[in-house]
Amino acid sequence: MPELPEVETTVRDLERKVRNRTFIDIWTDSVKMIKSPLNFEDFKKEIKNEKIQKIWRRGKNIIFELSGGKILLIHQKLTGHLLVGRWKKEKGQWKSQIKGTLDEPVNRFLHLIFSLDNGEMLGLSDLRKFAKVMLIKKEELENLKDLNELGPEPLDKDFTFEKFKERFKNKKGKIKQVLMDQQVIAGIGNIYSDEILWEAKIHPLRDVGTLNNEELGKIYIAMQKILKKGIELKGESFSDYRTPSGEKGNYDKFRKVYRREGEKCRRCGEVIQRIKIGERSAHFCPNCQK
DNA sequence: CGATTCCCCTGATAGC
DNA sequence: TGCTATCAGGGGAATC
Repeated sequence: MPELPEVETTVRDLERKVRNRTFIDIWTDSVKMIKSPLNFEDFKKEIKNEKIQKIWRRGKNIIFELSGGKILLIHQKLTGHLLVGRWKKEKGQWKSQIKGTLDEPVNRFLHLIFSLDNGEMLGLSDLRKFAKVMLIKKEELENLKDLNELGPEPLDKDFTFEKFKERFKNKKGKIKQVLMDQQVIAGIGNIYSDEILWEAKIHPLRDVGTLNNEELGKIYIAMQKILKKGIELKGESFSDYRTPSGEKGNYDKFRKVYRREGEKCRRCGEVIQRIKIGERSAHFCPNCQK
């Protein structure tokens, strides 16, 4: 489940691996993932011979700046992940040639492959086919809702505690849901919101209005700590996320609550619980999160 | 307008 | 063994 740390890891790896590469050809078996232009032949025609100049991230969106003033935007959603390497087709099925990933189940779900001018391929593997791909003009980017309705970047140096608190003013709802609201703060999803709240010792069901200055401070500090740790460890890999090189992230070993239902809290030994908050699962320690 | 529900999709898992 | 029902889950759209 790519959230900020996974997307950041992806972008850093892509910068190394596909910057200055040119798209030669595109293949897909899932045209519905491409939202713009809607006609795949148009998409193909427009992206062919475009050179990748720069890759960056905004929230969970990956932005490829291309020559010719075009932008390729990819949102990996739940199970999407980008891989760079070589594949070959065997019996109608793409098989990864990326070291260590030959038999990885994650590579069974390649639905979009960009062939590059160095013989390598940029592939989008996505079990659920929820990922979103758009090719737009650069000037359309600033009016794109996907980006301009996003809240601030949580790790921005300018995103001070004062600004953080400002984002919660007049907000209603449970802290877990508000933290995951991309319009409040960009990039935090189900995994890291659970981890942040455990770190801050705040119960996920707490209404944001009841949080005092000290508690908000704890969340602010925890948010930075956990997201930075996530990036340092190259994200998680218990879901099908992999880095573009096909490596697993190491956050799994560090994680304190997410998908640890029934296991012991690493702080107090209490049993970790899982509840539903707004159709999403939340994991927490009922003893040390107040 | 805000809050809730539905839907996209399909492998894994549970129940029979 | 094999069929069917349920679940997960980001985010946008439809609906309450």
